[in-house]
Amino acid sequence: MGRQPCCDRVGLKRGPWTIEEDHKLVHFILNNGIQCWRTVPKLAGLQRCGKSCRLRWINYLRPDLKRGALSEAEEDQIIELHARLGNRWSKIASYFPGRTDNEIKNHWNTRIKKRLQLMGIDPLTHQPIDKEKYQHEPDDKTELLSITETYDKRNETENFIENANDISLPNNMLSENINEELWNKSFKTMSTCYSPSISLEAEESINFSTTSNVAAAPAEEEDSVQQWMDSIFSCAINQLEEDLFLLRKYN
DNA sequence: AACCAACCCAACCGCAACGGT
DNA sequence: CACCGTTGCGGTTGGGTTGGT
Repeated sequence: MGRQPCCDRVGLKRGPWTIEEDHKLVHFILNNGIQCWRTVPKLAGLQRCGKSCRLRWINYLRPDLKRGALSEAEEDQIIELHARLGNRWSKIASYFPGRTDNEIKNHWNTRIKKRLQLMGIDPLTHQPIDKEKYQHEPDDKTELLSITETYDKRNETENFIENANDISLPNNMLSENINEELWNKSFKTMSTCYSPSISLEAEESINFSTTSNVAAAPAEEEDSVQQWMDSIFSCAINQLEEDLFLLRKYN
């Protein structure tokens, strides 16, 4: 018999988080930090399990989260990394400071997969799809353009909102008066806790003041910086190749 | 306006990995 | 080494949103 799930206790709340719960969790973590997730809900006065609190914090409330849609360059880098690493979302996410594995996974499943399929590329193998089995001809220009346009519009709107606020706090917390010193301190603490694969050197190079879009190099590999540069380089090459492909296709 | 289907993403689940004893 | 508690990860799902009819 397996281990008991952590959320089976009667009386624990599940489902979407309320603003009040978010506030409680954020204030508790910013003032006390995290020693043990299991104790967090109890001490913060939340009727949630620790696992749920951890997920909410990591995927939504973390101060160093980068809000807004992923850029085309980020998307291309995801494709490149996925080709190398497969479905290792947390590993892939470590290349995108401020992005969560969940966010990247969702983006892959809802957008990138389709984009690749439309281009005649198998999202699993990253190889061209067999012509006979290929359902969507890439000649379907309108379909491809409609996806791109929809995404661009959303991107524009989200970027506008993000710039207007000029802060990466969740929208429902913008008016909250949070202790600035604690907030800044938490950037350091949390980025260390939740980006374990980012080296200290790389971490120092990251501007956590909410506007950073610099990718960090993972620390495990000895030649991480070289790999990082390679990935950026190959990303640029991929983009170029893709643009050429589309140009040849539609002109 | 009402309905429906497709889409999107926050949240959940279960297992793996890790660390302490 | 075995056991146990905790955290991390990847797959999946449910419900809200959007777009089309």
